[in-house]
Amino acid sequence: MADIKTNLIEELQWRGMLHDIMPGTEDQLNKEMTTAYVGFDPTADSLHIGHMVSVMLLRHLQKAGHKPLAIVGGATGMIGDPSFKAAERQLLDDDSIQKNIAGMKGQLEKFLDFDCGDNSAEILNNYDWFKEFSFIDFAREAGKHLTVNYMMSKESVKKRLADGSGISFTEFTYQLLQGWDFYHLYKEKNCRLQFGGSDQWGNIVTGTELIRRKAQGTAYAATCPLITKADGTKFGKTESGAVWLDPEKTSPYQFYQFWLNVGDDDAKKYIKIFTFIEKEEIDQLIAEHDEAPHTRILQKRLAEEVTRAVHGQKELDTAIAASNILFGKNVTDQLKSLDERTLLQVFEGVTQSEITKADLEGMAEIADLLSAGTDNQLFSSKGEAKRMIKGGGISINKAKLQGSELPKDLELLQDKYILAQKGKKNYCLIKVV
RNA sequence: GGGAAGGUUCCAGAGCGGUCAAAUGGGACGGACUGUAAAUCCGUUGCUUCGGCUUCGCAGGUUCGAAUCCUGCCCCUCCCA
Repeated sequence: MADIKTNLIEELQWRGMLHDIMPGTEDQLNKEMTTAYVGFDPTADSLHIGHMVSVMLLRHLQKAGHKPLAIVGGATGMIGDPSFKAAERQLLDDDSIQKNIAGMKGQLEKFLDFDCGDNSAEILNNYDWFKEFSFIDFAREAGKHLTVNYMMSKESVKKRLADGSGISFTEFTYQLLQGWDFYHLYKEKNCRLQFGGSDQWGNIVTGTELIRRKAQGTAYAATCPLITKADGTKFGKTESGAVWLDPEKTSPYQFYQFWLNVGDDDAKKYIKIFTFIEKEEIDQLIAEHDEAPHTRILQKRLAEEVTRAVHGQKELDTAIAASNILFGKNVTDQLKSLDERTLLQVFEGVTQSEITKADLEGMAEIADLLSAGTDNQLFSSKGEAKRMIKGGGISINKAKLQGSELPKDLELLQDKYILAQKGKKNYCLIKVV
């Protein structure tokens, strides 16, 4: 049996990852290696950083010497959790759920150790035990043990009844399904604890209740707070949508940037939640940060740690290199020295366009290159480009543009690329073919 | 069905026969400052071969000339039935 290495609850507490906990949970965890699970709703074929907290919970669990189970909700995902959702959820079709489960499973495998003896992690799909479960059986085995009164007293249900929006029988059943998961895992895997976001408390407790009544057993519950931002907006969203772990959806560079741009107060909170850095070091980092907030020690470290964990050291290096070039000053030489592969990697997330050599040579003004030459991606009209040139907002190959003529000796990066830049953050990599 | 008001450039909202590509505010985008932040200040905000060209719900008309006047149509808001 694996040793219990740390007091998990204490650890989660100082990290601000504990919201609610059922009495006795801490004793159970300190007593013996405990199997615990967290559920993942297969609403997309990739995890996003909102899921990261759950992933971190599982990792902490394993690190502390306990056995983590990640349950992908193939069955529950077909129903939809009503918790804190204003309206009835759209049901996903079977094919997309299968696809989503496969995607999420692949990502979870990167974070957990599946081969470390007793406390090896496991990933399970609750569809496996629900698919053969008939409705009659479910009604007799699960439904009999809890009253509708009990189920209706849940906050998630009450809310939907109170505001008149209503709740379908399907969604009403959800908590019972999730409760059954817990019961099933209790019986089959000796799983004693369920973790989740604080919005899951009601559902989790339904599970412990079912275990108590049906199996006369004791199971535990713990939740972590929902991650918030200091300014009240939703965590994990950028202008372009959610931040995904899938590099196809959110490039490692964008991922790194997301963390780097976190606000000061949020960074203090997030570094505890999303990294494994020890308390002493974090305290020191925070102290250093407060000393010189403009150097953004916290954000850099946070972005580094999380990007490395999700995408690996190599992608992290590229993301940092890209950030330096895109936001640094006097980096023209650095830019010119990049080989083609690195160059393309750095500008992976940047809009790109192509232009023929003949067209380029036919252009007299830079404004032509910036509008038509970028397929109007950087500027939709030549006039707009001209105004911006006049206003001093244009750089070519990271060098501020002076005149408006297209220099005959314009140097092409790697003999075929031009990096056009509007302001600080808008780029277009033009390929000359 | 009767009556009133109105539809303006991304939005709000002026303009009411030439000086209107159209005030002002917001937003957006740039610049300075800064921490790839916030605040602040400044600039730009229809297209252009820089001659002009196309815009003010839609279609016609009056006029040397219309976003501005007239006619019809479409749409919206309010009041009455």
